[in-house]
Amino acid sequence: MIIILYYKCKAIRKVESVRMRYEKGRKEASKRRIVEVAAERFRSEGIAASGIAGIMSTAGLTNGAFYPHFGSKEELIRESIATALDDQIGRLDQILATGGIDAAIQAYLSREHRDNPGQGCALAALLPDLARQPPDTREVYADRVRLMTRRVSAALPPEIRDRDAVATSILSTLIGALQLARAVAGTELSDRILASGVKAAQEMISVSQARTPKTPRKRV
Amino acid sequence: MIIILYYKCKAIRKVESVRMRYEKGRKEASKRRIVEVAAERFRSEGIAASGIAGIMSTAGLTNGAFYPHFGSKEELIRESIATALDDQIGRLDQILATGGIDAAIQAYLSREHRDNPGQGCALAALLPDLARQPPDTREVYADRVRLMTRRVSAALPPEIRDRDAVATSILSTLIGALQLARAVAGTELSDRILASGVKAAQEMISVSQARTPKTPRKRV
DNA sequence: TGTACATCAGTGAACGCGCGTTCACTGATGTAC
DNA sequence: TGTACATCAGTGAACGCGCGTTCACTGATGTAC
Repeated sequence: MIIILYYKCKAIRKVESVRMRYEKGRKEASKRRIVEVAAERFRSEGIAASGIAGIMSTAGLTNGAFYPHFGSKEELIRESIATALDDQIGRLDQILATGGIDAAIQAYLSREHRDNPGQGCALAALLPDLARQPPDTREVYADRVRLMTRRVSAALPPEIRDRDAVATSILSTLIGALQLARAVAGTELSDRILASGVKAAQEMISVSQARTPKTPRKRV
Repeated sequence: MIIILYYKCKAIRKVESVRMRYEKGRKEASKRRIVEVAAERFRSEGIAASGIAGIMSTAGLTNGAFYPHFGSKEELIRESIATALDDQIGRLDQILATGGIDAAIQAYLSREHRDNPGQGCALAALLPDLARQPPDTREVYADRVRLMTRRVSAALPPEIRDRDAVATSILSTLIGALQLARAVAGTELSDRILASGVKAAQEMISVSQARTPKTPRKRV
């Protein structure tokens, strides 16, 4: 019995040693770096315009080192979109916790967000491109869209009856306004688009809030 | 004098004949066909994913025939975006004239529009891509964005005070909702996004309308 | 402790491919006389 | 009317280039003994 355990132990140690030649976590760190660079480049330059060689060299590696980490460009797209959206949801949680929905709206439609698509919302930067991706990729961000909607919904005043619908409309307005503002960036119109978007999103909340207690059973 | 006129006449006829060897309008018809195919393909597949050879062959021509018509792909992009948006503005005018702003909102966020990006709004299909184009191209669609806003603004009830801002918010909401609905197309969520977008856009109007006469001077 | 060995993240050249663009050529047409 | 000629939209092969991907190799490291 003891002998068997001894050998089993040895075998396990052997397997571990087989898996770890370079310092622990090195491969993971490289992969994280690649995903980070890709997530930024996809958002600022577009997916099709971002080549693997360029992403790898910005990550401090050569193009050949890509394939030990990812099976294909599509896999990188999937992982970096997921990471970008997860990070965004994390930041959203934080801002909702400290400043509520109003702070989130203003941060989303800020000039800073408009002028830095590479660090910003992947949906605003890539939605039409995403809609053209294969099913695997579409599932990855569709899940995150649902998550974001739920977070916004939960942050709305509890008096509002159909909070999911209001949350969805707010998301639509924010994404549309940010894209329009970016599309005409550099003009005075751009700032006005941001401002009217903020106002519209805020009113969606105050209007639903004001209406609900007065006509609690109205169904049209 | 008469002699001079005679020769001038001849010269003009000569210039005309120099310019027209094939049947009149043939070149223009080809060009229109190329622009039409490109406008559809850009919207459904994306700009970067649409190659010139493919566009030309769908238009019934070979790739070499592209350059008598356009100086570069960028020129085609500019012309086809302009054409697509001008067509859209024409259809918008028509629908506003017959059904008003409400009909326009419902047509924009219809399932048919969602499921046919190739024939639909070029802004919803391409905004992030457009924002990355060179200045010449950006001017082309920025002008159209202004035009569309003005059309929507003019179709709003005259009681509304800041009609331009409301029109801008409506556009943002419509574009964002259509993109989100397309991104999650095939799910039940997609239909709900369209519905909540319609409702939100309609409420932007009714709310602004209701508020304006009651508190005509309120400024916050 | 020193040496031989195994591992594997990363290198960098090469693959086939489709891109935007160029160019010598074709052939349908209109004009000249 | 018939023939020679000029025009030019369109053909189709070729250009250089960068793409995603493959692969034989390198060299820094950990293990065995």
